Amino acid sequence: MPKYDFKSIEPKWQSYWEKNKSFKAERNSSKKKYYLLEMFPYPSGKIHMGHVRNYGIGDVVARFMRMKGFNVLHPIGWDAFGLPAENAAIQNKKHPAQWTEDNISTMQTQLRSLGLSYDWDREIATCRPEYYRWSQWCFLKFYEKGLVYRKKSQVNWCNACNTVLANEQVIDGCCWRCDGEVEDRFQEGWFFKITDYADRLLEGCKHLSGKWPEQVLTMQSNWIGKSYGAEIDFKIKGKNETIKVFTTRPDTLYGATFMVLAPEHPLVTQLSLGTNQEIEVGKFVNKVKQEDKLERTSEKGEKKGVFTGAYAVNPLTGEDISVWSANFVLMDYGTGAIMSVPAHDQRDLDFARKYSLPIRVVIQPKDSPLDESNMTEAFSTNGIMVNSGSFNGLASEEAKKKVCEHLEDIKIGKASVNFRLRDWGVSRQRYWGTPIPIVRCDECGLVPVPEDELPVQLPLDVKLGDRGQSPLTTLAKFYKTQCPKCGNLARRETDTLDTFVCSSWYFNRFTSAKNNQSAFNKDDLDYWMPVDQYVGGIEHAILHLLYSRFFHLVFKDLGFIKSDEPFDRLLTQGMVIKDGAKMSKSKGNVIDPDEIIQNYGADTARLFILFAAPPSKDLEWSDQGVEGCYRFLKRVWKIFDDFIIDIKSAGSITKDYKTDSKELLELRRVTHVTIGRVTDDIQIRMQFNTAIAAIMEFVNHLYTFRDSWLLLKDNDDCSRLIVKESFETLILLLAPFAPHIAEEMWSLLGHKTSIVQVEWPVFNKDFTTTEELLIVVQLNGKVRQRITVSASASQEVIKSLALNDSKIKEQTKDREIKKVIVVPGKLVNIVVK
RNA sequence: GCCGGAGUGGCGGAAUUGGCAUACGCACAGGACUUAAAAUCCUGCACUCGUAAGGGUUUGAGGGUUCGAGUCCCUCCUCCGGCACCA
Repeated sequence: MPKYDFKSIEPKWQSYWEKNKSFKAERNSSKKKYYLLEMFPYPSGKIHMGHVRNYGIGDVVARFMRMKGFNVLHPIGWDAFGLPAENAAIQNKKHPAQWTEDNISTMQTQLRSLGLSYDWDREIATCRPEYYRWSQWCFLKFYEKGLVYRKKSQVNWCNACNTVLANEQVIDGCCWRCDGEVEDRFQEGWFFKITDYADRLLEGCKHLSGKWPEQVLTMQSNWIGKSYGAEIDFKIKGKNETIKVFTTRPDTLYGATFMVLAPEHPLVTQLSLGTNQEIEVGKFVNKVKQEDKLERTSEKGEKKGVFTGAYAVNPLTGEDISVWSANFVLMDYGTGAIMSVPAHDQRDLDFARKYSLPIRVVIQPKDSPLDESNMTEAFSTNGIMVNSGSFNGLASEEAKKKVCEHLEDIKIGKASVNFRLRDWGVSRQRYWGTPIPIVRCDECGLVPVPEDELPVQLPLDVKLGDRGQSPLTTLAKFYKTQCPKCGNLARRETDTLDTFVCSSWYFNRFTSAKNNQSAFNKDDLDYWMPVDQYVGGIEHAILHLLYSRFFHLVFKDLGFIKSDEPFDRLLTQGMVIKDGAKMSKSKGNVIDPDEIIQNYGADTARLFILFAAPPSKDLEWSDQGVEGCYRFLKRVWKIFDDFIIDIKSAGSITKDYKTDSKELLELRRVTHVTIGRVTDDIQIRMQFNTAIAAIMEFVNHLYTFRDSWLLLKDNDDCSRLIVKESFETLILLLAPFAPHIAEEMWSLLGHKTSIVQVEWPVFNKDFTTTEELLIVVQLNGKVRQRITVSASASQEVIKSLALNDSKIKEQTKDREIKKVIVVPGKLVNIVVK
């Protein structure tokens, strides 16, 4: 037999799978489905190691579940709209569509060369009209449901990208994609009402616990940011206005000794008009406007404020309290106004000290009473109410509810919840995206494009501005249109949709990818959805995963879909690291997957990336580690070669084959122990590194076995059957990880069908038991001896064997035995004094 | 500050239910084969005392529960991630 030649084996099986459509998925209600999905790639140019890891992990599960008898859907597509295509186009004078399609074809070839088991017939690309037509349709459905609106608001503007960003796309004040600084702009745009779903999205997090990584659920919960409290109206003295505040501490209302408004709050200027503070306030507001947003919102920033000249009335004490404006109050959280309780909030205390404002304690801790005159730290935990009228003596936790009830009775406030989550801005001022299917008519206003006129085609014969300005705004052929309602001349919307809209529903499209009648077919959705296992990077913990969950809930409300969540289980894989940093072109620490495939083969590449670390942890690249995996596959090939003649001469496996040979019994035991370990590791634990380690141990055992096999005299049919079973098991266990070598060995054994649908080995517990057991003997919990006992020995027998062991006798002879614990099948612990 | 995750040999990591800590791999050292090298195979490899047999110590630190703790509980430290002048 020739040596292990991956260069001929791998392409051979890849074309076999393709020709035979080995991974084609079809709806079949008599078979249990399994939908495995990895986050679809952006066609950026070439595959990188992160992709290999992402798709390698997914492919193990897909191949395993197929062998387990499931009807597996494992599709692939391209998240193909987006800025890099435009930027590359400007640099290379190549059209974004051309650039994108070229990259797709390069990356398709690369994915194929990895031997990934995709149903290529379902391939999609979000930039093609047959896909974005349905993205537009989704937009219209949202619009009908009242979940889409336009507003003029403060938006995040990335100068480098020349477009607006959603809040979720701003990371530490910078653009998520280009890292450029983000500035505020006041601009009109389209929004999705994701805030309507804040509660359900948060509630869903609870149900996903245990199925999604806690880290992701925490991040989403933090992002949604629900807080419980009250809304309270404060009357302005001498005017007909009220200021509404949100507070999480209604119990401290008696201690509210002043109020603070955000500088952007419309009442600030209004209140100061005509007072002697008017000029000061104007100066202050202008100054804050000019301040850098990052600096202003950082905790280190100095707390600065100005008195507005107005007073409000504390609704419970009836006292006049001064109204201020300060830089630390934010317009876009709560109501943009706060009541200040300096005794029980650190910022308020700092502010009160700085501007000599009154402080009143209304909650006392149990032990050491607070003194307003010298407190430096606000008391912000629970205690007993004081100085609070009829609420005195109540526990503050309890008082929260009571105060809210009281406020409601006197109609100046109510219990309320507040979210940090803002609506999702989906307008982008760029070209390479899904056109928003809306027409603006002078007569009729905003008019949605009728469904039967979709898609609104993105024109391809355009010239891009050199700073990325969208050509759509000046392309009359595009924007000039007729109003669908009145037929008059009208203007098309020239903003495009955020690419995250395209990726928020693509997993539904995969269930009937080629359907040109509708976005998705109900029977297909009902059968395939939800995705059983989703695999992708943690960088989408908030963005893509939150948006997709939102879309799914809307689809549910629209009656399209039954499930509450799109992704039942989520696995977030770690990054691929080299020399301590994430692989990236700028750091120059990139390993090209093609090179690894060229030198070692796809099987080695896959094996290494699955073996080097558990899937969710970061993985440190190691050239020597790759060598090690290659060495392992060569060892597999070699031992297989050593046995192939014996295996092929064995008959077919029957149920009742027996042997008395110790070595063969041990071989069969190791075989079945390995089946158990590998099955659990893939199916339950998703821990592929230990699955591979178990297979390596199995192979090491086969090498040990080989020595005794050569000496074994009774090399009969039954013996060969056991050997055959072991090797066939090895091949099948290896198949999800290293599919090419597995197919090759499988066919060398004479099998005529591909390994793809062969049944996964069945674990038989009876074969894993032995006649003798190794029992550890401990003295006071420390291992002192190991003894072998018969598997059928009673606890009493084991105990006496342990106590009568010569070494144990020696060590216990002068000591009093206080207790003996026998753990069946494991150990004996002798407690001595 | 709040929330989440983690801390085990020289390195990546294992220990699934409280029961032999360090599986598997890498690196390293010695040996076999070879004119030589590569490849391959064999042996060793947590630390420490010891020629050895054997002993002692060790899972970030310190306590606790238990016959027995990497695993459970308490206090603390460090690192990673998220949120945060969030009212």
